[in-house]
Amino acid sequence: MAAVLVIEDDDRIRLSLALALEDEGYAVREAPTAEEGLIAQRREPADTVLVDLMLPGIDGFECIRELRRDGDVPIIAISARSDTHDIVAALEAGADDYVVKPVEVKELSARMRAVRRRTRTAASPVSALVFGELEIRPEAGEVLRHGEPVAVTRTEFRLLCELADHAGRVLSRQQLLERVWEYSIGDERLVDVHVGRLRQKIEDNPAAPRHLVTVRGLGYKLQR
Amino acid sequence: MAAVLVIEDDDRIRLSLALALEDEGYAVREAPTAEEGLIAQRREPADTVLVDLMLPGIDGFECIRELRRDGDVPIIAISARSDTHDIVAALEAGADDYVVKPVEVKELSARMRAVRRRTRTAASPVSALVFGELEIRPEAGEVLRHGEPVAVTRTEFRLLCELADHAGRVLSRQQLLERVWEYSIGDERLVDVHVGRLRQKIEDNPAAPRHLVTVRGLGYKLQR
DNA sequence: CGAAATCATGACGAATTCATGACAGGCCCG
DNA sequence: CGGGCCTGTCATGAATTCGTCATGATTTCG
Repeated sequence: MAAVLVIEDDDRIRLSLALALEDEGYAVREAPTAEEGLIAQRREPADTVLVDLMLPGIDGFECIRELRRDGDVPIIAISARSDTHDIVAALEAGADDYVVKPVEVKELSARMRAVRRRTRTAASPVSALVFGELEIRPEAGEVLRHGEPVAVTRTEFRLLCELADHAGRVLSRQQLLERVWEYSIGDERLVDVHVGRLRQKIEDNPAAPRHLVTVRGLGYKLQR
Repeated sequence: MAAVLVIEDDDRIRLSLALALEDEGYAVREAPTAEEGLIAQRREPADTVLVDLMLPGIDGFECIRELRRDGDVPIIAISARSDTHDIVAALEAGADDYVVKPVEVKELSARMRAVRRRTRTAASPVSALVFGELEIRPEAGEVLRHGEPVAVTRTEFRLLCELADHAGRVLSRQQLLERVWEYSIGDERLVDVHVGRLRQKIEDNPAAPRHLVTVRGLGYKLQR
């Protein structure tokens, strides 16, 4: 998952940006000042950095120059006004692009893609959740068992991911219905059916499951 | 030698720009209209394009969008007035930078270098993307299979690049529509059709694809 | 022990999801 | 202006998947 660092002092804007970007599928990190942003970026580089130009202390332009000195991470400046001077100065400082407040998330997202397309960050390998002989790769949409791909349907996959995201914890049928099916009401037996089908595919002995286990009276959980 | 394409309708300005740039060591091509500029650029791409915003027929903004659609050549807009609105619109259309008339050649030259440095450093780490017998060269705009060039259309190529950029990851039809077609809404079947056409060209057995695979219920992905 | 609650699972029709061929409009080129 | 390529839409059919139900097994608890 692509990580974004948002350096912006206005809490409301930073939070709303973070939420919107998370919806778009980014992992978001936040920093309210240039100093903290620079530290965060040095510690664990994000794939894209958004920098507000008006920051307390070290301002956005200087921040961009510093970031640029460290590496060539894509940088998008956020300008409070569509002021030519600011925009040019930001681009000259080393920003790759800019957006003007109020930020349209669709536009921002498009620009981030465009900028990243240009920089072509080396594709990081897809991450995997491992449960013994089971391997779940959410981004790849695939499940491996003993290293071999297992054919899983969409619903089963989502169910499995949901359980894997909360490894070791029990999820009630109600919770699963809400998160996987986006039902608020519905027949809880439905979950049973899909759990059963999933077991047929991922368990060595479906009748005595080792990973996808029933917690009687409560729900199901996935364990190692 | 770096080639520059100057798209500017005013003969005097175009000529004086051309002369000045030749003095700076550029190979200069000229076009008095957007239409001619686009054709010239498609036929033989320059390394940088200068576009006047006020053009007869297709205007500069639209011209920039078209250029941007074809590739990510560095584009510098030339604005008659230092009007914020024009400049912002030009940058939003996809220009990388802009200069205001009367054009200072020294400034222009500096901006061209800056813009090219940005795009080149960004683009250089790109090596060919290899997927088994498939080889995708985003820069060169070509696809090889068993070392032999494969004729793919622009849409197919962009689709393939988008998938290759996220090797191993599933991209939903929605994501592909947004990124390849720049639609926010649209018929998702469209993606299927192009995937099908692409398979005819790049897969040994299109009915049982090995690289461009369907992940039922989720989307498509490109794998090795 | 027996009844009630809880869970597993097979079957089946309905609905979804995909692949593919056909086709018309647009664009470019000769 | 005519032909060829590219693109997007549509329709069709095949294959898969989904949700429901019924039945039977298992566990809990009075």
